Amino acid sequence: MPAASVGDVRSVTMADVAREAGVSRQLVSLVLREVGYVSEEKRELVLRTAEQLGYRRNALATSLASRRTNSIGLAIFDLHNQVYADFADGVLDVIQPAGFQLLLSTNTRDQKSIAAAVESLIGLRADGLLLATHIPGELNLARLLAGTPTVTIGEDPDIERVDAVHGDDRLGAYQATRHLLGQGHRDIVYIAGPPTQQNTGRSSGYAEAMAEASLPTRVVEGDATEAGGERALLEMRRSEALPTAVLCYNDSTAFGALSCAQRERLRVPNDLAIVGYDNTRAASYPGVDLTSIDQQARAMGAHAAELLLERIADPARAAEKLTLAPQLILRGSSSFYRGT
Amino acid sequence: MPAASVGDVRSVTMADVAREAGVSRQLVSLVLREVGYVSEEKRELVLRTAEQLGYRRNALATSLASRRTNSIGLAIFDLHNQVYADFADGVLDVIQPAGFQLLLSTNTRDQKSIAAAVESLIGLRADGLLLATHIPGELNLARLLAGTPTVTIGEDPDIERVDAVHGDDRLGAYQATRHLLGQGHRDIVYIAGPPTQQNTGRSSGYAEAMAEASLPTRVVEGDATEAGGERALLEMRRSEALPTAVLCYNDSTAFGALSCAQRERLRVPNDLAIVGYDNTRAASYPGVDLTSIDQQARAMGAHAAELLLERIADPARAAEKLTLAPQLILRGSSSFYRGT
DNA sequence: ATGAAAGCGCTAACAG
DNA sequence: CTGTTAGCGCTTTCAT
Repeated sequence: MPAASVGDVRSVTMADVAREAGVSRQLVSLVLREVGYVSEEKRELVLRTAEQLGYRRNALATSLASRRTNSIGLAIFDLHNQVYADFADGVLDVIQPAGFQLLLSTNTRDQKSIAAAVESLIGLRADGLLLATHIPGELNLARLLAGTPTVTIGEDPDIERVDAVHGDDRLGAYQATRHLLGQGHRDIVYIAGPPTQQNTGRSSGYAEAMAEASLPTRVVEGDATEAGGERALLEMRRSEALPTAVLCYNDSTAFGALSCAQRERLRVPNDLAIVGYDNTRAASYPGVDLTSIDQQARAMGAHAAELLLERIADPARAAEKLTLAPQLILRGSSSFYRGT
Repeated sequence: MPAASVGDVRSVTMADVAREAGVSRQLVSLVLREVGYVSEEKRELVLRTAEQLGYRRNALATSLASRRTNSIGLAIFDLHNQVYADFADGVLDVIQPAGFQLLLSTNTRDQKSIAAAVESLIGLRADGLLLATHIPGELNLARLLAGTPTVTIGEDPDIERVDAVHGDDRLGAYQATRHLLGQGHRDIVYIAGPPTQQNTGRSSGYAEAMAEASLPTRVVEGDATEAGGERALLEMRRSEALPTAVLCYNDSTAFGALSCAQRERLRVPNDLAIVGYDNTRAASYPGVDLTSIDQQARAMGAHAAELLLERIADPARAAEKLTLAPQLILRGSSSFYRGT
């Protein structure tokens, strides 16, 4: 009778392969792990019968026994936000060649689910964590991590042994504001985002540039969404307090502002100049043509991944902080001299 | 001497908690799993000392022992594509309340990495798989899955016991083409995508509508990217073979076509009408204003997740196929009667 | 409620 | 190259 193939097909085990091939279980392990010397003959025999039996190595058991998962966990806030996808791309660029797998965990902005995401990633015993999400101060991240090698992206929680990679938000917003000032604007509003470090940085860069020009600042609330940008602009319009230019916390906010401007028949940039932040794909679409600040998200992801691999190798070393320079991308939404 | 807290902080185990709390290891397990009756007193004691010791349940060991991971794997093609993010959202809507965790795996379009993604998800022993990616015919998916409960999204590989959720691509493209015909267009080109089932469906819907109107079809190649859309349009322009309208495989392609049209000083929709597919966020941006077909990606993800949960519960049942109706969203890029 | 015993599928260390 | 002995951290079953 041939070996019956009924039942749970997934439970083919190393022992099964060994038995079928007539070799020791260890030999199978050696072959599959590609370590040590195994005669070509046996190698092929093992590989062939494994293939034949439909054997798949149980990563759970492997990791449990070897105490390493070769995976790194990435906590991301919102899959829809291009910036996070860019982070992820950069991370993959680095970790895949190094033989690590990515465990992606999405979480919403509230504190509980961030904690849940981290818990889950640690529960999976990821070798290291990448946090590309806002970290509320009340979270006690240090305690949550309990020593897991971690690198943050975009924010710096300033915890011992936690590296951080971020853009220079202050500088980015400063440059953008200077650009608007250079275009002759005096009345410039900053449509803020949620109270994150990034918002703080961008806000202060804006304030600094305005102060240098001896101009008063004006900040209105937003929430990093299109709806928020629309609402913010509409309110100013209603209260007849429209500025001549707005600097937005991010591109989404700017897209909302653009929508509102169009609906209100405001000409951009003539009646209102608009600048975003992130330089997402859509910023360059014809008809959108949004001036924005590129914070090199992909590079940030890659650098963060590199730092993490180093930290995994040497968990005790001092925390490293990396800041990437932002780049102002000029487009039609803020400039009277439109390029093609 | 207090228990030293040096060394690998993560290796607090159930046995440690039990010892510290002065109870049995099984009791700890019971409390943590929230099953059976445990006196409130002991419950709290266990929970407290676990918290104190910074204990985290090892998901690997748990899964290995219990033979279920409570996780479902989602293979996605491209994080940057909004449609996939929508799928993921829908999936999360369903599986999170059900107590399942999402394992996200990104892969590129080539056959090898799709196989790798599936292998990896199976290796992690995901309880079920969701495949939101093109499945090449040569892949022998059935063999690869080896019985793992699976639902595909967007394509139907037609494998026994594999459920599929997809949009009615033929109908979507048919409606879009009819719309263009209704606008008076006779010369309509379809800018195709890669050879996927979705492309086949959209292509035939287009052909059907054209045939009904006794008009010849014209299909040019694209690759589902902006660059592809740009290239396709530019080539027609160069060879003086511009149609009056183009139907694009997806929104990305359409955005590329829009860029090209603008650069070539073509007025949209007067000189050229453009229709996309997917109804992504950016389609509704002011200045883009792209007519597109909404395929209800989020709902597709949710339905797929529901089917998967059912299949996990009953792996033997017959495959179910679900088709969601597409919806044409009219915007300025295709219509002379522009709204708002 | 607890304890004992067995086992999930694998790696690791070492003697042969 | 093979076999043995351990053990990873947890669940499960059964008896107490």
